[in-house]
Amino acid sequence: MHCGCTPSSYWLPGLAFPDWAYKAESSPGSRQIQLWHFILELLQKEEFRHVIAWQQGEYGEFVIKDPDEVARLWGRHKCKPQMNYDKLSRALRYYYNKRILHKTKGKRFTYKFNFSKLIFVNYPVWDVRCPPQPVLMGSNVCRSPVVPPGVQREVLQNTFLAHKLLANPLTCRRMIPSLMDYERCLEKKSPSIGRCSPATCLLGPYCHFGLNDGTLYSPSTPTELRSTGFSASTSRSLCSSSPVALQGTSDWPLCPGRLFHRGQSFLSMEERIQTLGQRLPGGSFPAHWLGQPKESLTFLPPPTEIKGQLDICQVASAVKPDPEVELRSLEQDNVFLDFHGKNKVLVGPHGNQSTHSKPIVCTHTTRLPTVSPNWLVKPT
DNA sequence: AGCGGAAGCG
DNA sequence: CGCTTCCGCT
Repeated sequence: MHCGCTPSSYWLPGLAFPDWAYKAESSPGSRQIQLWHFILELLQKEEFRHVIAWQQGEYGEFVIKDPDEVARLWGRHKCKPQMNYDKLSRALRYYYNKRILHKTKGKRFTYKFNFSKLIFVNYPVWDVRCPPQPVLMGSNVCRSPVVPPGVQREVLQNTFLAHKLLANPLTCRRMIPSLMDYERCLEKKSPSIGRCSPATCLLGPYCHFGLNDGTLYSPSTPTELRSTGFSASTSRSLCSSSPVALQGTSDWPLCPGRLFHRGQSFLSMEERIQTLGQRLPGGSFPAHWLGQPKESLTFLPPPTEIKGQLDICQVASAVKPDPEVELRSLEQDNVFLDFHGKNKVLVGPHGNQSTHSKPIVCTHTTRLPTVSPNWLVKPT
């Protein structure tokens, strides 16, 4: 039905897009890939790197290097031999209003995915009935080609995990045996998940979970991963279904769901989201609460959709230096800038623990716009 | 190159 | 509904 030219599997294990992303067809079970899927698929594949590729360093941005070829491929897929870039680009332009894509102005053939739209919407974090994905970090970091550089770890982790887990918790348990222990922990309503026995936990020493606004990169995190803003855990988890047991360190104890660094506890992602979700109408939240403001603000709802008065929300967030700053700072007396880049902070593995080693945890009161309950909706 | 209206198709 | 086709405009 696809001219015999459609790749049969377009997603790696563990990565799937939600049902609405596939067009329901008359014949049950058959699903038609949509254009943005197709684009993502091409972007995922090494062999099309010369045709279409992620824009280095730009979150969700990609460049169509060979428009004619992309159009040809799409046309082949859709059995539309007359397809060309003019028509394909019209289809892409229809994505603007749906906020699936937008155009990068001034850059030829360059578009940008709105990943918070594509992914978050369908897997709100508070629907994740399983704990955060344990970090499976090893020396052999397997990077998934499907993931664009700069996509927030939480988006990915929650997406992958939520999909898998909501679909089939057993899969999850097979993947991550320690979740059984975690669940038992939850059933007992343990006040502190962090008190789970380290022996039963897989959370590695380099946990990246839930700290998008203050990612805790270990000094040994490869530079390439820092620069992409992409954790080894996520990439690894996409490629391997066998958990890797890791040992904790004194700096990074093994604790699922909660991150400690040198005794300092961080608010987990889930906790933060729950707090926010309860306080925002429709259970939604501004994307920038989940990511680095600069990036995510792009995808905030248009002003017309923000209405009503302001609400007040208290959020405690872990603040850590920018990883690049951290990297540099490690070579310079462990001086960091805080998340806002304003204050210099002394911190680091080699610093004096009593004065230098605490990550900053700040609680700030912020006014949030009251948003329309349906601004986070799937494309129509 | 890029945009978006209009009409049509399955 | 998600494009495809066509096209005038910038």
